[in-house]
Amino acid sequence: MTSTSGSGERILAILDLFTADRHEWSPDAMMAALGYSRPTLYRYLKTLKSAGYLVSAPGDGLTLGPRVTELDFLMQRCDPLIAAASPFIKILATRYPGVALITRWYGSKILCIASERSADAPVSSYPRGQPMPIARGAISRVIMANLPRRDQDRLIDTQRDMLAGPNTTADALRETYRAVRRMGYCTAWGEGTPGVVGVAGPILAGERMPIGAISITSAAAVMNKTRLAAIERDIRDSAAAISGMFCARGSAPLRDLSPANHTITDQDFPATDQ
Amino acid sequence: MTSTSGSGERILAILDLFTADRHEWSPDAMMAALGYSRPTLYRYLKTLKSAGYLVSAPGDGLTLGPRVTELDFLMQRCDPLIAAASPFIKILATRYPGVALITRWYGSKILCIASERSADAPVSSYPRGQPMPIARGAISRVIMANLPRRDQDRLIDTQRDMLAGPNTTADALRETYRAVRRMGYCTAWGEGTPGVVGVAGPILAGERMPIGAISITSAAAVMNKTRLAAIERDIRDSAAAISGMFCARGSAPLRDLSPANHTITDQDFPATDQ
DNA sequence: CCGTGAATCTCAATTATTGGGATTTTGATC
DNA sequence: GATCAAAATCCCAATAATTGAGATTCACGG
Repeated sequence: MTSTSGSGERILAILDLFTADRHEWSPDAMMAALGYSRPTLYRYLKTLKSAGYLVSAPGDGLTLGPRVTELDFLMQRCDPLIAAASPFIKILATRYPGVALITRWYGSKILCIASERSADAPVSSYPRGQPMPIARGAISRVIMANLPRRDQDRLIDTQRDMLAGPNTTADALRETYRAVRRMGYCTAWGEGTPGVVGVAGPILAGERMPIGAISITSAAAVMNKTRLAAIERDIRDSAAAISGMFCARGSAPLRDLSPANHTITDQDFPATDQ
Repeated sequence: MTSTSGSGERILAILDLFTADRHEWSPDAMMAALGYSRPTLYRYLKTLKSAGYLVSAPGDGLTLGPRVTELDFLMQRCDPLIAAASPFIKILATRYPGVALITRWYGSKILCIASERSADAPVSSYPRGQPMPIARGAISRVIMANLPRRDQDRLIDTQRDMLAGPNTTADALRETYRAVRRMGYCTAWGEGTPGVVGVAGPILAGERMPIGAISITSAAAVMNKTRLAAIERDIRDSAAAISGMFCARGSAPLRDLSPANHTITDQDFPATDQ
């Protein structure tokens, strides 16, 4: 953290100005916000504009530019996490009613990277790119549970009221996380959205190195014990299999998710939705 | 072009390494490709990784990271071009069979920014982010036609065989462009994809400042004279209306595209597809 | 035509960046 | 656990590149 590439960070800081609340900035506002001198700022802007990261907006403002879109498109087709996990959420969405997500853990946030909706899923929309805070919920918990102690404690300290209700002690939280980590998955009933049950499994790039999660969210109304157990097993196995692709030493010997290994069919479940 | 913010450009150059052909780079390969010293490269990488623009891939490589996705998501909800043009492609897709696109002109490329598919459109997929070279086609032509002479000539020079068949002279091209510019739209039969007809209109941020295009692509089989004329008028009017939002001085007094102004209904057209 | 504000240029001072080489960290193997 | 090679980081002096005040030019609208 001692070494810096200051100038580069100062340029990237310009992009950080753009948020959901403020998506258009004038050069003067930037100068005020960042404290750069006028020539310097304009130099930076020239760089960013000519590379396509920024474009002029109708007024005298600037907005994010097409290079961002281009890079994301590229990434979508190359992200190893998508490549590894995408077949799994496809299967999950086929097999169970609901929305299956791949999420990435990044900068104390959770970001939806890809989603797959089963035919009979309600129109819950979690589009690619949607960020979510580490609020409660299954995804949050499998990430938290697998974080190194240091990071876990820091987040418990700073985000306690986000992570749990007022009557949950830090130690109780830690205990929960320990259990989740052992289980290899986590189920949450109606924490994110009421009436919804989510199951998530951690994607690890190594012991205590969660990089994301695979999850499925269903209406609580269509859930029952048998189905939930099947989902939990599938999520756990999927998560472990995907993790295996990220930490060379195949973390655990696990059943794969190919249909042949499961006798579950729609027949096994009671009538579901609508 | 004299002033540079070298260090910033050197950092952004790292992101330029990632292309459709090569989406994973090791630090050593980067050093070789860019000629940076090891400590410098690692400093840059640290910056990019900690900002989320890059992440470690399974091996010892790096790939684009989630910050890219986050920014694109942001942009999608904020891009003034999308905001301005999105209602128009929605209407177009409702009114005519086919795929309506908003594209941006950027760095001698055309980038799809948003698309809308009519219910009866064939499964032509032009997803957000898809880049296309300035090949032939209606979009290409409305952009080229509205470029400043300097840029137009440069592209004609460098991309002649992309832009036209071998038997078309540069002057003939220029003449075509002049006509397209006057018309305010362009129609192309089966140039991009055979059996398909495209109509495009330029989106201008000022005289000779094209920033993108609005277009619709339909199967030639469902096209006829009356319908085409209606599409062309709608495209031209839409393009002009959108342009009006980008160059303050409302470029032209034009009919808007609200349904009330058109007597066209599906009844006006012969039966189309199935 | 001129005036206003935005964008760019000039250029010397100085600061922040650079890179060779040493050092530490990582993570694989025995 | 100990050992080893490769990867990543640190140190620090030299230097080249970045910075910003002020002047200048450009873009536009009245």
